[in-house]
Amino acid sequence: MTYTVKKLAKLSGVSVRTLHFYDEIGLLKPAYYGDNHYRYYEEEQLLMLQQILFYRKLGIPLSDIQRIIASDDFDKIKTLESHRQILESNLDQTTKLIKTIDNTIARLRGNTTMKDEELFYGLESERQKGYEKYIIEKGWMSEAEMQKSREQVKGWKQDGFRKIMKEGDAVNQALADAMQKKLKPDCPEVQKLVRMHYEWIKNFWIPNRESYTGLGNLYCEHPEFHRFFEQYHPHFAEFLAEAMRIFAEREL
Amino acid sequence: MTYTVKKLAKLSGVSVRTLHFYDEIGLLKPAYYGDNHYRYYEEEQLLMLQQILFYRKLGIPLSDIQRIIASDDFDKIKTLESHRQILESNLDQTTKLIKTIDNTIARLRGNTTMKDEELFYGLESERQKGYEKYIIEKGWMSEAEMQKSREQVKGWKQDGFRKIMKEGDAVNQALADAMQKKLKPDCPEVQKLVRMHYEWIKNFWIPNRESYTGLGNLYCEHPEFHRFFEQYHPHFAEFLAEAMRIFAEREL
DNA sequence: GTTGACTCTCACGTTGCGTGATACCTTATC
DNA sequence: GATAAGGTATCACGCAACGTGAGAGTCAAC
Repeated sequence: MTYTVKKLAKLSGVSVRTLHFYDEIGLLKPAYYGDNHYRYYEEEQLLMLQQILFYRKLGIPLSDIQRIIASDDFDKIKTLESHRQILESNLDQTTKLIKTIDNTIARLRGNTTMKDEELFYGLESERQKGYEKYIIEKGWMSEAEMQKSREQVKGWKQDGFRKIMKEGDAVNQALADAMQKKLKPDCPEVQKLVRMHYEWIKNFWIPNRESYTGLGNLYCEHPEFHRFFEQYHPHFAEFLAEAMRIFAEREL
Repeated sequence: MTYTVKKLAKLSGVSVRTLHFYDEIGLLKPAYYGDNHYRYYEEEQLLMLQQILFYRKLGIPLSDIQRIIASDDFDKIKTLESHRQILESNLDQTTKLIKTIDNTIARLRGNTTMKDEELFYGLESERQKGYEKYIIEKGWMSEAEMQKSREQVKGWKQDGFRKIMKEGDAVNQALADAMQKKLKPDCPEVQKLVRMHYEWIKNFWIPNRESYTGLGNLYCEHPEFHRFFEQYHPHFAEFLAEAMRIFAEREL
């Protein structure tokens, strides 16, 4: 059986243009060209095309597909395994992005509806709901059990590291608000917040006058700290550092 | 404060070309142009850029970002939620592709009996359910066995934080051993361990070349960190920092 | 006043095709 | 054998988000 472009296209579910393109880049040449310059394909090319489409579906670039098909099983396995790695890191990446989106949604909601509870406990609420639904659908847990589990998780979330981080976030958020209001680092409202920051730092270690000021400088000078604080405001680090310096001078 | 292209680029971690491009498509115009046709940016643009980069990180197309930033919180939430949907379906899609790859690899190997360890090694809890379903479908494990396995996994998860800390400790210990053996920071053995350190750090955040190098410096310069690392070796921090710098240069 | 670092504006390259534009060929019908 | 419908061919631009020079002007420092 001989196929023209359109026939082969229909048979394999690609466009005519795609066949033209694959010919152009030398990925899939027709069996022969007619006197009219038409492309004619045979069974062999159909089989080849199916292989190409298989690897394409996996997201492997065409240039790699060209290599892969010509190579032996051993090389194929190696390529597939390395591609698998890429896909796995994509999974991780995407999972993190979804978390970030959930955070942002929660925060935006907090701004619009002032739901403190949701901001505090339900940071991952979107994601959580999906899970719960899945688990209950599968019959792994009853609705009652789920309720109990929810309480537990809530209890756990209030403890330890998470809670502390959330406290820190709250202080920073308040400071960022103060920045928006154009308050100065030495004004009473800001200094009150810095006192909270100082109390929060004491969770980890007790700074003296010098080291507390130094910590502020650290926030400014080291990129990863600076970048972390940029989520609140591009110059949050500088603002906080100045406020900390003043606090240290007056109180420590 | 006024920024030229390069200054703003460095500050925000994008390329000069990107700023040119954003100007060209009208996403981010400079505050004004000089007589020399230079672009000059102010605080306002910096703030704007931070927002742009945040949404870009989520994989939202620039054209949508333009809309999103101008819109109110309600619309932002809607856009984020719909983008979340896309990311979730990407997750499903990718999960399926990985399964297909695994199948193909197995077939190429001509090996129908896969090893349990191979299947379980390095699995993230997020993907666990997908694999469980797969394993049970294939008849490699019974539902009861799976239940038992689930308990174990749950056990790991409960002291997940401690486990992560232990992993970090193990890496540091191995690096300290390498130091004792007088291995250089740039030798393959040490670099392999640094890769592990990098992977470990990714539990918390994903550093790029600059920030990973910066983290190494931080280890040296900040007393708290330095003291912490002295438990392994008096100059552990310096050794690690140098090894991290090399790793970042070569790999990031 | 001479570097060296920085800036500008083109303009092409990347990936995998989609979408015409324009012209030639084949097949069926009248 | 004319005509219309439908298939085929070769350009060639377009997209998304910039990277990467090329060539030329500008700024700050020694």
